[in-house]
Amino acid sequence: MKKNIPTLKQIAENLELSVSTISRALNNNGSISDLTKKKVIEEAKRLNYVPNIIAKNFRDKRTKTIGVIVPNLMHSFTGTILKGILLETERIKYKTIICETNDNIEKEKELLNRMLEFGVDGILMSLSKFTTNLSPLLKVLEKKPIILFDKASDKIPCTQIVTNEVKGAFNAVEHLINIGKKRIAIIKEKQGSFNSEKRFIGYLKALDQYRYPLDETLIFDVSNTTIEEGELLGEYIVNLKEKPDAIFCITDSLAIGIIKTLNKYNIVIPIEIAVVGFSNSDSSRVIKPNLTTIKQSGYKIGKLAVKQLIEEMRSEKDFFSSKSIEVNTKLIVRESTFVL
Amino acid sequence: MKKNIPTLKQIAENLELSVSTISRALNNNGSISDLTKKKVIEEAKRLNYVPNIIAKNFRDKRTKTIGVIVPNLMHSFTGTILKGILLETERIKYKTIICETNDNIEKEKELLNRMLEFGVDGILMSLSKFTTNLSPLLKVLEKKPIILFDKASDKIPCTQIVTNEVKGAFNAVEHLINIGKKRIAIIKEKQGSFNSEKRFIGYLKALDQYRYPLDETLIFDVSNTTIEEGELLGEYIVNLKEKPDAIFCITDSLAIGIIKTLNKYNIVIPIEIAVVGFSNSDSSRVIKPNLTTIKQSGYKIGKLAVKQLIEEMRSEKDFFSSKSIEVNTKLIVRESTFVL
DNA sequence: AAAAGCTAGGCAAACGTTTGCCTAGCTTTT
DNA sequence: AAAAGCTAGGCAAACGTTTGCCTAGCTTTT
Repeated sequence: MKKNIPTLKQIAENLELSVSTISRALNNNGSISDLTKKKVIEEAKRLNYVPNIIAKNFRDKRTKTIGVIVPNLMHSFTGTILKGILLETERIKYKTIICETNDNIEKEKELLNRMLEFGVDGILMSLSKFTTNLSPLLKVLEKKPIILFDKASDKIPCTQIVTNEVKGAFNAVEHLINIGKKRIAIIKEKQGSFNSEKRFIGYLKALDQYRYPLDETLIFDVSNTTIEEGELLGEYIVNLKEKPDAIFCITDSLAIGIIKTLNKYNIVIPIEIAVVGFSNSDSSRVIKPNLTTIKQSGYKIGKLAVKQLIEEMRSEKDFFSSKSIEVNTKLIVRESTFVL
Repeated sequence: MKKNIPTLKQIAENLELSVSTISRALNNNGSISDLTKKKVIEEAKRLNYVPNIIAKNFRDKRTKTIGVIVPNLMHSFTGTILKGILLETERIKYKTIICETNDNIEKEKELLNRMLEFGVDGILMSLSKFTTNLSPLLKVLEKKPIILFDKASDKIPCTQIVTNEVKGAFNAVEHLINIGKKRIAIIKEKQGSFNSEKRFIGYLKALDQYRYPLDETLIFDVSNTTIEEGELLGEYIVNLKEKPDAIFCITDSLAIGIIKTLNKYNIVIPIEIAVVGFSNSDSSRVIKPNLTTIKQSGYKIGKLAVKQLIEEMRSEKDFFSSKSIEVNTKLIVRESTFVL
């Protein structure tokens, strides 16, 4: 379908004025008489004129677009962050291009370059599970600002907006200590991701601070933080002679899997074994007993990430930075640890 | 930070060739000798040249961008559709701008116009709950193609890609009939949304086909399809003298709420009351008993929507259409209806 | 009344790319 | 040997917008 899309030129011709006058009238800059302004605005409306954003971008040498790269859009915490990002970018009239890596490192690298080609002004990014090769990131960082959020890395010299993982995990374990638990286990990732490692540190810190001895047999590793892996590991745990009396799972999914198995073997939660998760997912209120968990403010992280990015885009400095903003968490106590 | 971003002109000067030759060499069109091509490519690599996508867009008068408008990014079915959309757009090297309306009609209207300003080539859209004023949509449709998905409307003259809601609901109810249930209730939305209405039709159709009498007292309305509303309505239902022996809920959330309340009153599912949901959400496998539900292929819908949009963008015709593509569902039988 | 200042709007260039048309100087055909 | 064809690359325009600089023709100041 061929459309005759109205341009400034068209309006100018209809009104027998110059293109620059039209531009100035519509953008309200330069000295244009009120009468002319009025006529221009009317004619623009009559023609259904919409400024050609592509031309404007071209002239301004920027797209007012930011790129967002996440491993998995459907991960519930990521979803909350995206909501924060969208709300904030929309407020400042920026566009947001979202991509998924599915934790595929090759794809991550490709998307990073694709973002440059797409002409984004900056990038918000949550790293794939095991991003090891940092050079693609560093290369992009020479041209455009990048802010890492949630799944970050201490090794990349750019601003990071993350949950205070250590403190969150600390609070979770402290809570288990407070309700009188003695043998507190942790389930973490085998190949420590950023989040897993930090949460593990929080676990260790809490034990240390409360003079709990570190018991290696209470540290469990899984390769995937899914419900199924939780269930499977649960089978192993219920068969131990010396069971833990509390389990801190680094994700809600793992915790749900564990609870499912404990339920199956009629182990009473939280009396026999208490369970804590991390994330406050939707399902944490569906599982029976309801799951005690750590609530992270994804919304806040998203919003901060955008603000920070805009700031760096406007700055005249280069984009290397070691700034790290940590957002606090909140312990949500539910049935899985609630004892009178 | 001021950057000296390399352009075709720069390469041309360094190599003492014309800009057009550089363009042709890099894009491999026009007749350029292999030697020249090689030199150009080398120099481009040396300068770290990235084509200026903004200029390219400007010249081509298109952005290779599609806009996606959804009510809520975090709704799990929407998430699956978005994944389908992202995978497909990425494959064809298109960008995707995603926005959320939060079921706010004003915002929906604004975003629609924002999309035009953003210069998208086409729009994929899932309607807000109660979009009544169709004129903003029609206005956009005069300029750019729109494809509606999931939350569609029979009243809008554009292509729609939706779940076969009627058939899905029909299968759900048919399944309840097959397991011997006699008093089959439905929980739907008070102010019928597109999906709610269609699912209700499926319910009616199944009753009709199996000669079940229509019992108005078995039709329940809620104003929100949340877990909480399900729980609340559950309280009402368990107190009825004449209870249903099966409940078809038009969403998984409602079904989960119902199950929670039934569990609370120790009503045995599915013997006393069977429950079916719609969507196959994550939580449907977390609730105990696991929920029987209707699986929709969001991935397929997303992919189809993109394909259809691209087709319409390329077409020379106008963008009005009454095409409707329905994607089939699958009944997933779990504990909440499973009887031997 | 001459000079200075102001108001309203025009001219033209620039952003980086692609492409239709052109042509010099070969090579091949008759 | 003249004509035709081909190869490799150049010229210049175009996309729509914004903006620095300019100026005609007023009005105000001295």
